Amino acid sequence: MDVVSPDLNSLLPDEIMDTEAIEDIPHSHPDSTSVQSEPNDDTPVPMETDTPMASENLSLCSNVTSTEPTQALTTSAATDTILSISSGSQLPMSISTTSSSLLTLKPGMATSIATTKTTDSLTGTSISTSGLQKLTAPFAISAANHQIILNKVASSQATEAAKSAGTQPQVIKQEGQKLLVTAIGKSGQPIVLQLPHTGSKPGISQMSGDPKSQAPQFKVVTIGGRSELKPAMGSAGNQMTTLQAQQLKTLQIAKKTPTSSAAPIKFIITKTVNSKGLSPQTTVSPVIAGRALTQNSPVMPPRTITLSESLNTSIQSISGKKIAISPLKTPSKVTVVSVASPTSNATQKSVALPVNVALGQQILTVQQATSASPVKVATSQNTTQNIKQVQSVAVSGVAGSQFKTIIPLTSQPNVQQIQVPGSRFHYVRLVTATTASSAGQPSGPSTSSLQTAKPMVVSTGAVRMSVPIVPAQTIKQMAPKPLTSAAVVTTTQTQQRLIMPATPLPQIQPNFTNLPPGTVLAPAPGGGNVGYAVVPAQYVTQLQQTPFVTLASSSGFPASTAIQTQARLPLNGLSTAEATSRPRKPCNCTKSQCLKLYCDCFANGEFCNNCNCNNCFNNLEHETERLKAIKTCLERNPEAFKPKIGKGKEGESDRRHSKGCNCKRSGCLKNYCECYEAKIMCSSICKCVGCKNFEESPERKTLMHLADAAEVRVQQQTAAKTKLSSQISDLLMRTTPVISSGGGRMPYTFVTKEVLEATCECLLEQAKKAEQPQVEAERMILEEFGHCLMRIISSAGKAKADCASINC
DNA sequence: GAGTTTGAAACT
DNA sequence: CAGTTTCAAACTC
Repeated sequence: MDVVSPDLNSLLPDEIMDTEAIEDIPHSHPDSTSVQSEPNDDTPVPMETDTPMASENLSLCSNVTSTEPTQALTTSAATDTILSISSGSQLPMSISTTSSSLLTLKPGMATSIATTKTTDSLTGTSISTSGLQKLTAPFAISAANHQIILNKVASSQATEAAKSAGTQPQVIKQEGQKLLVTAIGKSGQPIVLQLPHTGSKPGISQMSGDPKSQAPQFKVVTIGGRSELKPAMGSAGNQMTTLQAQQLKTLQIAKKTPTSSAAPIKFIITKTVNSKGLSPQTTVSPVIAGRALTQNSPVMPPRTITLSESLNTSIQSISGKKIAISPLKTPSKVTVVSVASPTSNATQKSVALPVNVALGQQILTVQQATSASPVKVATSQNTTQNIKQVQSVAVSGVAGSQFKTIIPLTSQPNVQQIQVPGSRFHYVRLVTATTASSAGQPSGPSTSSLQTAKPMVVSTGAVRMSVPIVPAQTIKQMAPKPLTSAAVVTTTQTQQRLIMPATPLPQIQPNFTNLPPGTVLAPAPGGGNVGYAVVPAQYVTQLQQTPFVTLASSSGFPASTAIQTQARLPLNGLSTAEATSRPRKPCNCTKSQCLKLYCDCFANGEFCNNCNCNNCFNNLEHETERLKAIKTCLERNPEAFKPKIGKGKEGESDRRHSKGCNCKRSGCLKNYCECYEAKIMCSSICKCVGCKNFEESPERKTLMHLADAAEVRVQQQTAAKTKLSSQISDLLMRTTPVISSGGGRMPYTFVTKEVLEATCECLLEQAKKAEQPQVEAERMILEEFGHCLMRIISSAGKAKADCASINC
């Protein structure tokens, strides 16, 4: 059975449902769970900055009772490394590492976490674990060694998995499984994941029967954790791996509770061993079961992967399939918001959710600081009780820092990440993981009622990752700063995006590829608790700045305005760097209610925030209207929300307007022209009259030169201001201690109370003396004031000189 | 800041 | 699909 209703699936664009990229694993192995990854070559990411590089695929998925295969597919971008970790219900995590190889994972309340790792884009081994293992501190991932090592400390018998998602500890069924080893490998360096007692789990691998599944194989390690999970923070512990000093990737799992992060670290890992996971094609490096595995890669630069887990037991419960979504364009940070319908035992919870806790701390982000091979991420997810497996297609990005984040919003989401080529949006298929849900979901036994989402191979052609912090000119060259775990969470994004409730709107079934970010699609009638959400990549970081998010029942979404966030999304045609380097302009719509494409906010899939619009409906309060408007726009133009600037044909310019402009008077040399605005030249598809926006156009060259000169001036001015500010700050820093010490004080420091009083007395005396007209009195007072100032300054200078002579 | 110009979006 | 209108941004003064 499919969680996703056929109707909704039918709406998926061809890109998403690409059968070449997607392998629908037959359900012949209901008890198996595996993650597959397509070769990177099959799904090249059509990004502008794409460079053919080896990629690393790392995914974390959780399975407790894996019954159906899960496919996760990722495409990778040039130098990015993406790691996604998602948990069954409450601990979806996503890691996106850039060149810095710094990886931070912050799991939240998770029932289970699964890890999928591929050594390279072509081959992999799927290893899934069944049952749960509770691991303690020694949890390390050595990226340099391409290993993730988990030392199991304790395990316990599984208890009610779905029971009180936040409070009850997830009981782990050991089943003799001792150790979980996950390797993070680069291309050519196989990842070794092995768990003992693999053979005990029949039907774990579903790859058989699918010819395509042979090549791309993942090593899957499922890690299950619940709210009480206490991730270990450590690099090279005694029980841990022996990490080579250099070229070492350390995965630190740090738990951050709302109050303290010093709690002992525990990690619960579910393990489902896929006996078939080891592919003969995979050059598997040593597989060591039951103990830490260390693997060295001499070429790898040191990497640090930090896993931190936030512990929020009672926070995230979204009822009514409300989905917090933030629209986003060209996400530099991929955000996945998993939304699940209320479970049978945890329905209709309305919990105020601190964003920094619920989102920020439970967000797992990874940033890789050093330029390294890209990492592909495959994410699969299973709930602890059964059923739903989350597939995600992750993806790729430009050479900038990227963040991939999965935000759990409900206890048991089933999420598919979908990235669509030609779309700047990231999509998430939401599959409600409800075992006993009353929403029409056939809820069978936990072992048999699995629903597996189809893996989707999507090229992210127009999905250009953006690095908000990086200047436009250096975005492609700059390697992101190595981030600490805190730095990952804290972003410089100032704009906020809107969280949008996923109110069921069965009447609206827009094309998913064209949905603007922030759109939440409710399950189709009779389709069960299946929802789709278009999630902007930067959503997480934006939400992290939001103080609180209140997740209410389906009937309402009270804190809508408070949680509105506004992402900086590149406008159509603008480069990512440009768009991210400047905030989006507020709209000024007056008549369109910001629900038509006239409104740039709406056209860009954003909610209006801090705009100057009147009668705005592009907000959370008018969710229904907004969705209808989106539907209308999509009906009118299915490409409405797709980026207008896409890749040109071969031999043509890399970028061109998808429709072409129709300028008549501007000569295509003003910003009226969308081509010119996008800083691209008009192409053959343009219908413009008197176009001067072509390569050899002298007018264009002149304008370009002028624009460049202006830009240089702006940069110089900015630099000057920055320098001046720095100097002032430095001066203040230097003078402050002097003032406190009393020596070398600035002149104004001599204007003490006594001095002021004396000065005032002098001025009053002059006023008394002045019997002349008022004008003369004023003159005398001013003169006296001047004399006072001169004396003060003189005293100051004298004191300073004296101090200098004494000290120096 | 007000008014004008412009071209995309929306409408017929 | 073409012509017209509406709209908001870009531009000018």
